[in-house]
Amino acid sequence: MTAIPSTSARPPAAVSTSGAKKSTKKHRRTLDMTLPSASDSSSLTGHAHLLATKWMSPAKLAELIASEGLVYKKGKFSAIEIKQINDAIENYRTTRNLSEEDVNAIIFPSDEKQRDAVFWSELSSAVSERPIIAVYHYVRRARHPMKGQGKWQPEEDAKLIQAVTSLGQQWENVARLVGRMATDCRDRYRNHIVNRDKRVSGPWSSAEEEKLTQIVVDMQKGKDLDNDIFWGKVSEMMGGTRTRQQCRIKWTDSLSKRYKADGQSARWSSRDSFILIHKIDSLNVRDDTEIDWKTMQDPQWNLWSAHVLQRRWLTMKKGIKGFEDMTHPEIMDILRVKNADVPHAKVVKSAKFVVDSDDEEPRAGSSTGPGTSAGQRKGDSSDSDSE
DNA sequence: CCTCAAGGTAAGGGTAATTTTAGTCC
DNA sequence: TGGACTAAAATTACCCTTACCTTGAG
Repeated sequence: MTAIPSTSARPPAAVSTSGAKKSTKKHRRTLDMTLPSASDSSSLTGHAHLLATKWMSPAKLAELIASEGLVYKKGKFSAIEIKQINDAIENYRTTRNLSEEDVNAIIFPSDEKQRDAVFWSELSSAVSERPIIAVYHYVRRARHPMKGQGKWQPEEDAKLIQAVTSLGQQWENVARLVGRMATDCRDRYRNHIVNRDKRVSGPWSSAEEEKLTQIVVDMQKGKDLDNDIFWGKVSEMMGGTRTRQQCRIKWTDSLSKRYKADGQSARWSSRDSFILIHKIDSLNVRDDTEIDWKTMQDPQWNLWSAHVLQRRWLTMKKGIKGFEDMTHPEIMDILRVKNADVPHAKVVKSAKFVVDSDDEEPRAGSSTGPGTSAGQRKGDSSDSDSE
């Protein structure tokens, strides 16, 4: 079965760069790039070699994108890349006859003398579209001995609070006292400890929703990118009652859509499933972790956020019996059949998606108009409390 | 000294798995 | 009236990139 989509795996799904394939490379300063080195027995292209050997800052990368048409990949590491990295580590270990501990010592050297640049270059070569610095950060996190310890216990919170009180935001030192990774301590602190007593959880009141919309819309004035918003600041402006994560999710998954659609909120229909499946299909990825959900969004298509689309995909996938043991192409084969027909009406490629009657029928009173349903949660004391 | 690349740490920005809540159907 | 199901909303652990700093080689 399977019938692999063939289509030869297109080039890297790489992002960045805006056309302009190379040009004169008179530019060069210090980089002394050994470009297409004839010795490409390594099969590395000039850019890949550059990415795998030079520790370039974001500014430098941006410069090369502009001047050279450099292309590199950003975002989450896919399952395939992770495997490539792990294989490369294992390969490095066995060819040099090293033990696991030796490798750990390379990844987390106890003193400068143990640094091993060759190691990092070799790993980066295994994932040719990633800059060495990205691989470095990824591996250090993925292999950290204190990673992944699950839910925070009250005692840990207490330790954290104490450590921060006495040390300040020196996360590496705090981490030693708490027994968690520095970045996890930082996250716990900013996402759960700060303003803990002011925190509100549960459904948003319509007053809160209005306030958030107001704040975000104001901050966006003049810019047109959602990510020009500093969510920490937004949280502050909400009076510290909602965290940056709460604000961000509320906005991107719900309010922004409602705002752009003039107060309407659409419901997912089988037609949307149809469109989604076909969009995914056209990507020809070998694995769903390779999908970049942001590219799936389409202003012509209901304003679904990347997050919603991703969740929708997961729901569909999990609806297939035995999906755990299937490959992505196999799953797609099934979903393609299940969603073979566009529910009457043409594929709505057009404009605003006027919710005419439509199979899924949005009405049903549901939909929380700006304040219907659960809505208000009464003034519940707070609410006023200025700010 | 001075410069600059390597590499360590913190801040900024983000995602996705899981849990909770709210409808809907029978 | 209430259990089973499902979709939407909320929560939070976990992740990646960028900014900034320190260090040591040349």
